Amino acid sequence: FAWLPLGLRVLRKVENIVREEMVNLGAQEVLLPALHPKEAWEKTGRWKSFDVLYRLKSQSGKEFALGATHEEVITPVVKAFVQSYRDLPVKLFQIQTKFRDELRPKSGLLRGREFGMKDLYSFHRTSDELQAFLPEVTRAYLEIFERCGVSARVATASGGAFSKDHSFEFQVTTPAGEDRILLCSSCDFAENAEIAVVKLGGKCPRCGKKIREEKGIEVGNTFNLGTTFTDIFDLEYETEEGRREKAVMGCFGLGTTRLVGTIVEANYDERGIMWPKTVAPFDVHLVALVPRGGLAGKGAPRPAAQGTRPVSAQGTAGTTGRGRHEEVHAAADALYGELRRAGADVLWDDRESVSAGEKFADADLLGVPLRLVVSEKTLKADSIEWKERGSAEAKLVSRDEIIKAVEGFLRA
RNA sequence: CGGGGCGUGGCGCAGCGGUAGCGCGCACGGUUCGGGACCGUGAGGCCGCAGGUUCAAAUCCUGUCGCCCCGACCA
Repeated sequence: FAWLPLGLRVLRKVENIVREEMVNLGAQEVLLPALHPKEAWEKTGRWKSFDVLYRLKSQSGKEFALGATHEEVITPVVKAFVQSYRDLPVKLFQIQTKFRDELRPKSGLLRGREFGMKDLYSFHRTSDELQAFLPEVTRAYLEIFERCGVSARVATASGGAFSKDHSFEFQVTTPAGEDRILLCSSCDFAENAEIAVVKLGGKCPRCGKKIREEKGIEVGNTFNLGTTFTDIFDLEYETEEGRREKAVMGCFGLGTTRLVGTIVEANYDERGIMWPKTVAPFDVHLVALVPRGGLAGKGAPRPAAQGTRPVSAQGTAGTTGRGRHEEVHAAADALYGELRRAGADVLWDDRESVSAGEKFADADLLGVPLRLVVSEKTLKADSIEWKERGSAEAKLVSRDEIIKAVEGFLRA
């Protein structure tokens, strides 16, 4: 999948939300290599056992793996900096492309062989310390998903090959999901069907209410890795009492590119996407209804206005003035500038030779949260048309108040 | 790897023995101009590839390559 201009803006916003919440957790960002030496993976036995690992050979015959996950890399890195209990805990995260040789990629961004992931690794003095950290991560994750406009449930799931405990998955329920989640209709109990001890139609152990099943997309997870990796890489520290102990490790994944796909699955209607304000590629979709044959003369090549800079503002605008058409364009131009100065990201659809209906349909499809229209009509009323993507009706907002109104909308 | 399906203009498809067509898109001219307008003209295809059958193959047969869906596996 190639990330095109609009989608990339969404991905970057999602990544920044994730980044902020990781920093709030006390974690620091790093960037680890994506190309791993075979030796690290042989040491943990996963060179052979990790079936989705991409293995490759250099010209000289040296073997490498493409990073599918980073325990093999982060553990030796942290070992180099930890000697004393005073050096712990350590919490490091990165946002990086992961490679996994999936047997069958599907559903676009929801499962690919190459995908973006935030992975957080924490190293603690004791198991209790890690246990105390888990709810903090859970809180941060739920905050991330909420800020991204999706609501996730925490489901218990299998711990995987390297953990005795169950892991926790953050599941967004949608028909597009591939996991089957058994959940309680009244409390927040949820289990992945792969390990479920409850039965569909049965009673929830917590509150006695009915259990139902839904499809879910796993957007994040938490694993208690114990000392599995710190044993292998000999990540020891000296305790206050002078004993040598292995650090206890946690691993927390969150699929950034998958989250973008999930946001769409959770926010669309028959007309297109409805981006939550927090991750929308733009804040405002400005539509200038300049009738055809408008400004720069016929046949002037005009790429679709998808950048932050309107094409027509780059030189030719206004050279062949056409009365009212010119006025509309100039008014939109002025509004564009004011919105930008107010801090709004504006997508200005200043295409000519495109009908109003088509522009509106495109605006709905792209799903920017707020659509503002400038036209002859709105000029006469000395106002701007205001329509939110999620609502059916449009209203007029006076020209004097529009900037304040937009600022208020973006803050809300 | 097992099961199913599909490869025909840029995209989506029809055609399934007689030499290729529709919708959208694109180009040009004109009309229209706030919810995906209309009329006219036009450009664009070795029908995935290779063999074979036939007077004749997009169409039938064989092989091959690619893609999609379901399953095992998985953030």
